[in-house]
Amino acid sequence: MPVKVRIADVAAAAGVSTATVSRALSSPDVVGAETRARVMAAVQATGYRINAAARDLRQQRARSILVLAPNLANTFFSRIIAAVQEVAGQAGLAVQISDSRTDPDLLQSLGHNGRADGILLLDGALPPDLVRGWRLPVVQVCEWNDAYEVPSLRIDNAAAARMAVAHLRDLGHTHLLHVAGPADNVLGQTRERGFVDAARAFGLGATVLPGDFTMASGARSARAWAEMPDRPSAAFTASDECAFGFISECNRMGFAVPGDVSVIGFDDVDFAGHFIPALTTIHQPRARLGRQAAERLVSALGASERLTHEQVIIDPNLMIRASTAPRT
Amino acid sequence: MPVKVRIADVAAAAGVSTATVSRALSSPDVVGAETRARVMAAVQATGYRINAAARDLRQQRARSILVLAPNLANTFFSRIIAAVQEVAGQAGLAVQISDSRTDPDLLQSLGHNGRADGILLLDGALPPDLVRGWRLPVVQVCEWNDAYEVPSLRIDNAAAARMAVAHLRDLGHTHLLHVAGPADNVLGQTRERGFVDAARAFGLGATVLPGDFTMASGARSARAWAEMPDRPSAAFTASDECAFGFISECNRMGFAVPGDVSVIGFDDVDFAGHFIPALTTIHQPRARLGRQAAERLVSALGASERLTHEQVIIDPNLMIRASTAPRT
DNA sequence: ACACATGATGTAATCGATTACATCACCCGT
DNA sequence: ACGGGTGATGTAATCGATTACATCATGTGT
Repeated sequence: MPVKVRIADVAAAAGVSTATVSRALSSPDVVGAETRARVMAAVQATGYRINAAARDLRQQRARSILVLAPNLANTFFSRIIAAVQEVAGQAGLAVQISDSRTDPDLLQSLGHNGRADGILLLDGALPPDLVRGWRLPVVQVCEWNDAYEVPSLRIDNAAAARMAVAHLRDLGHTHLLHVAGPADNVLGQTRERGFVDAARAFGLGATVLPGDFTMASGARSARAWAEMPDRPSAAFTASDECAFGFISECNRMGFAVPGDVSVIGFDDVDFAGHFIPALTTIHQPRARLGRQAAERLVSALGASERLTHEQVIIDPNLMIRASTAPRT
Repeated sequence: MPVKVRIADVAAAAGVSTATVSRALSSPDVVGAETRARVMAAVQATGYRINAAARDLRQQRARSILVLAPNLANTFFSRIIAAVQEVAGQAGLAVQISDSRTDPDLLQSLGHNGRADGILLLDGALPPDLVRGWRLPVVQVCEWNDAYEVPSLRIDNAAAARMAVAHLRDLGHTHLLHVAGPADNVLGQTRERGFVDAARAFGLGATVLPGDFTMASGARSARAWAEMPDRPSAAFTASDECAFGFISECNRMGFAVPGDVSVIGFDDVDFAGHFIPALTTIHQPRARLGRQAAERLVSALGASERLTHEQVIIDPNLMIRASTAPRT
């Protein structure tokens, strides 16, 4: 078998033109059955594989999508990305990944260099002009930004915060703590506002400490909590990671969770149910989000169907486990 | 600004040929200074972006690498992949990801369809003929397979197991348990063998339970451990995930870690230090592994330097935390 | 003055697949 | 029998960038 087999080699082996080979592969119904059989036999015999660059150039399509996330090392993204790759792979699309914060030139080039046909955007903090300048289909997952005017999928973060607050109220807690996400992050802001509004609506005391989703900010907040003269008896953190840090630090300081303080996280990452105590948390259906987002993008790329700006808001789900208990 | 700017448009604006524009961009030293300035001004004025498919087709290069991992949802891979993307992105390479287990046709096409210039392989379980048939530079990370005859980077898994066993021996434990990884996985096999050999060398009792790296197999093993008439006082699991499952299940059954059983994991995933108890574990420098692997691949792609089959084996590092204690 | 080397630039072929348009064969309806 | 329609296939242009080879201008050495 030669190193590189071209469509012309297949055509020669089948005794037809290259156009017929191309058609036999892409539109088999317009090629006669006998001719088609000869072509397929030649493809097998030669081991032909299409040259992607040649096809992409001619068709003006990349057959590839790009996933842009702010910090690919964040384990939160794994399941989303895996689900995206599964759906896109099945649709014959290659999946590229890139950190959304580190290559301004790449971001500027998108839509102009033929590198990707569509974008799955996991970052709501990019400049709107930039995103709108892409002229590619864009679908957002989890984080969103209305200024982009693109569709997005997420859970109802405000309702989720309300659920957390309601759960703690039902357990008899009257003074609650919230460890916030980053102040400039739409998720952090929404979860905080949801918390504050619900606490007010339920007539509960509410204290907010700044945070940034990380374990370190969780640990820091636990130390601040321990110093409070009138400590809240329950905490709702803006992420599971933050909750792990909070709980771990309480443990180190000799406080018990949920005995001294109940804790609710946000995300339901893989380890949450196996943490000690098993973490009560807001479940984020990451695989489902990734799958649906990818399906939307694939659909837009495949059928020339225009993407609407529809915002899909999924009802939240509170996983009640062992990190929350009645107020003592 | 027109929707699509070609190199011919830049050439017209600069009053030179397309060849000169191409040269000004790729080999500026062979173009006169004045001409070069005119070209760069025209590039700026037109907003020109190179067409990737056209360039790739002409140059017979994809400017892209592919990361193949068995289960992209596994959080263990996040830091590796992020580091790979950082290095490759800086070298101007796009990074594609794909699950290594689900698309046989993709795997068969690699090296024949111009989709990627090189492969970072995180799976040692693919058929050797397949891998050797790619005719692309391949670098393995973590998992390896000597039959592929490609370079790899990993920590010394056998030495790591020995360190774990030595640590437990130093704490006075005389009967140890190992929860193994998958029986058909090179990592699982090597860690198990390292464990068994070290226990024998140190004259310690050694019990091995089958596992598969997962939290579920850890929990199952904890239940089996609890039923043992002569329970080992310490356990070494083939992954952190497995350790979390083991510890969590012990906790549920009312056993204390490390009071009733010391536990050592393998990986040092992000949450390990914040688990309760903070997990003693073998550290895997995932970002470093990903970075170095990517650098090797980038180097092979950039300078036409041939990849050697060198196996880089990194010394292991035991992170001693709170999940191990002297035998009581 | 002439020959040679070097730097700069242009022309046109090349990469490999797709597809617009033309051509042919065959069938059906009038 | 003739005309029109349809299915099948071929030719050659197209996609956009790169680069081999040719050409020209200039400088240096003999």
